[in-house]
Amino acid sequence: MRSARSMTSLRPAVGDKREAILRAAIRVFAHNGYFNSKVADIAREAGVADGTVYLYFKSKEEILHSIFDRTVEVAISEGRKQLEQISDPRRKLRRIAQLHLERLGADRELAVVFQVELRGSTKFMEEFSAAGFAEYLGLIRSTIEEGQSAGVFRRDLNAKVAAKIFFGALDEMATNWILSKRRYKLVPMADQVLDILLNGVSEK
Amino acid sequence: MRSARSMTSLRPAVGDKREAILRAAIRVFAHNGYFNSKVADIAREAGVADGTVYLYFKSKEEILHSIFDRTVEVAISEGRKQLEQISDPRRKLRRIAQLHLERLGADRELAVVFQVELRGSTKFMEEFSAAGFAEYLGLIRSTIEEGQSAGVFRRDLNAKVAAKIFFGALDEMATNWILSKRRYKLVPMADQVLDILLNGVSEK
Amino acid sequence: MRSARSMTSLRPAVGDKREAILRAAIRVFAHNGYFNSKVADIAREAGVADGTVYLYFKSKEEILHSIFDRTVEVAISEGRKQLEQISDPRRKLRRIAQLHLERLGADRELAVVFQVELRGSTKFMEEFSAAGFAEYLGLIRSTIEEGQSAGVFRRDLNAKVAAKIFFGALDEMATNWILSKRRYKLVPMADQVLDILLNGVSEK
Amino acid sequence: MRSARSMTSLRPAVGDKREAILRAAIRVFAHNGYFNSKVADIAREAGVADGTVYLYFKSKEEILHSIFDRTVEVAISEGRKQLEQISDPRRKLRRIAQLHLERLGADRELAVVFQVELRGSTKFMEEFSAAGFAEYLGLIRSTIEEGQSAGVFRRDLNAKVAAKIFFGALDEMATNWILSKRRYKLVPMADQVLDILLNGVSEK
DNA sequence: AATGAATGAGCATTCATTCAT
DNA sequence: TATGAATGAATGCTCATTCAT
Repeated sequence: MRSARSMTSLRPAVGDKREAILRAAIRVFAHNGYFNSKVADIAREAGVADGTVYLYFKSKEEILHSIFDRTVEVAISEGRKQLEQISDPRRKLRRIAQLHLERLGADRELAVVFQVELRGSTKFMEEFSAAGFAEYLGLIRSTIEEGQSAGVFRRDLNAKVAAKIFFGALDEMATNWILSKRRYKLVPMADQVLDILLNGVSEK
Repeated sequence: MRSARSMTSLRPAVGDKREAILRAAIRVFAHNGYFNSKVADIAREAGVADGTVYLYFKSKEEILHSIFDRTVEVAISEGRKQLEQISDPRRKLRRIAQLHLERLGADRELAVVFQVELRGSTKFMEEFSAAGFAEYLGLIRSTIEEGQSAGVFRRDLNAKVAAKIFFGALDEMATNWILSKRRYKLVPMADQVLDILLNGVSEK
Repeated sequence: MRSARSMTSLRPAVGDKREAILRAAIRVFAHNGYFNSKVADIAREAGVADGTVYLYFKSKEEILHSIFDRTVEVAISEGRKQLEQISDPRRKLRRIAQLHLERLGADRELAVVFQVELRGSTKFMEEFSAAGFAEYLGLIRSTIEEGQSAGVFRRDLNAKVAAKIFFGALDEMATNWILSKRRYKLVPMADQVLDILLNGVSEK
Repeated sequence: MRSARSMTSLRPAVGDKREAILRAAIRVFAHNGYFNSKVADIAREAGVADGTVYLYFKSKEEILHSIFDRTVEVAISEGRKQLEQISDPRRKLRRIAQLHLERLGADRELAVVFQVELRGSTKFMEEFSAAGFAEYLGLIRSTIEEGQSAGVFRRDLNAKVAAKIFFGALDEMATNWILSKRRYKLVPMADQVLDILLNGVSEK
């Protein structure tokens, strides 16, 4: 594919530049923080001129939004696809946790942007909350409700609260991971989270 | 006038001005976000001149740090004191959750600063992590270990991971609360978190 | 299609595109002002690509110059032609005034560019002064001198000053007209200007 | 108090800095044109820091407005005062012309700003027209009407048009003067303008 | 001739911080 | 202690111009 393109044209494919800017922004935001990152830094990292950034994005803020939107969109659609093939709600929950941590664990810079940079503004958080996040939380919640209907999860629980707890736990795993000076695998945490969520910490 | 003031003790006590600036900063940060808040805004809100802020704080950033430091310090010492009077690890955990949510639930502006503004910079998060947060997490962790020793909590669990999950769950409750358009009581969530954490979601 | 166009002469004549750009520029400058107008605006208005503008003009400034040059050139040659057919210097002056106001009155956008946009830079004004304007003023001046020789105009007057006053009066009529919120005919002002210029305001 | 301060302090009097910025702006605008002038240029010329400009003016545009406002205001009040002491409408008109040209002739840089820089934007011209300019024109107009009532000026003339012609003539004198490479006295032109305006160019 | 994506120099404005009073 | 006028570094964004196609 790559070679095919090279053979017929040196012109980058449409979207390549937008993609490059997005990747550059993730890297730059991850290292300097959103507010301390200059658009010029992103441009340099992407190998384009400052002005070129504005051919693809309306503003610096829109770049941040685009990072979020694109990632969440992919995560949700990918998540749904995988969940379709699983029937046991417990295994579904485990798959959600794994995908969540796999995705962030595979791209530390993206993880930093998600766990830190995207959290620093109420304005963004509110949109964040309103948009993709609500849908993501809904995915977890309906899986839990499914489990309640199926009789594998306790029916006396508020599914929404349980979903928040589940998300909060995963989120904290991710945040701890990127802030930790130690380097460890993030994905294995999924099982531990699941174990506690499903069974609790109390000795029977 | 001046002497009259001193005589009747209307003169602000030492530290009152520092306190006023801190309260003003919390309010201003909560409403505009840290990066969009101007030192001049804080000064006006506190009823002092711009320059006066710098008699009490070295920089704008130090104000943010001070907010964090003071709050965490109080929270931890207060937490320890309360926990001393409880012996059951399960009740201890519940008390931690209640205190956590009470504190944030009682001061929405402080909560916004804690849940949103303090999260927006890796640099700060790292210090955050290093300093008080580690101690706070340690408090939770040792309570869990205590429970493991006492045989009320499962010994096959990693106490540190369990502590993170517990914190993550509480943190998510708080964040959701401040971002939610609906107005509800935050403290009651403590019991639900505890129930799930202790007993899990699985039907026995 | 291409050939069809060539065959039926729908192909734009040489210069048509240049003309289109010039018209577009007049419109755009008139509405947004020279400095606030973007070359891209002109291109869009003219229905050509941004780059195409530079096939016909060296720079944005040259477009402004060209508007001026072309208009003044036409005005002067047309003026000369008409004046040749008139012998009475008083009627010549009247014709100049009429042509001046007719031209501007017939094209409000061009008038805006002439009365406002072209005035905003000393640099341009100097060239303006040096080039066509001097010639235009010379036309008025020699008509006045003609009248002095013929004995119909006072010989004690400085013809150059009189010419400036005449031009200044017409110019002010035009400027007032484009700035006025009221809509009225510009051409009739010519007679009033002439009356005062020729006879003065003093009661005899 | 004032003298006490001067004696004991090098601190510039209040308003001095604003004044310095205004003078600097006139100079800078006159030399580079409004759009080509940088705020930094003005600040340097005024001997203050860039930011200081914004303590006295909201924007670069407001500086231009202030130059206009202040000058017109002074011109009008000064004009009125002088006219009160003259009864003959013809001498009043002459005084207006003299003051007009004296003011601009005494400050070439201010004249450049007035005759060129202030003309370059419809937006400004409209406000210009609406505000002080209308009042100035009204001053001329009422003087002419006065003359008509007194029987010294022709009653068949439209006083408003005559006022515009008068202003246009003076305006052109000023513009020509600043654009001319030759150096000559501007004030003497007042008499020539008056002569033609009052008596016309026609031989009796 | 025509296109329009890419360039990058240029600039008004903001605001944390200082310091003379 | 307190003030607030002054500072000046810092930067997101625009847009005239170029040039590969």
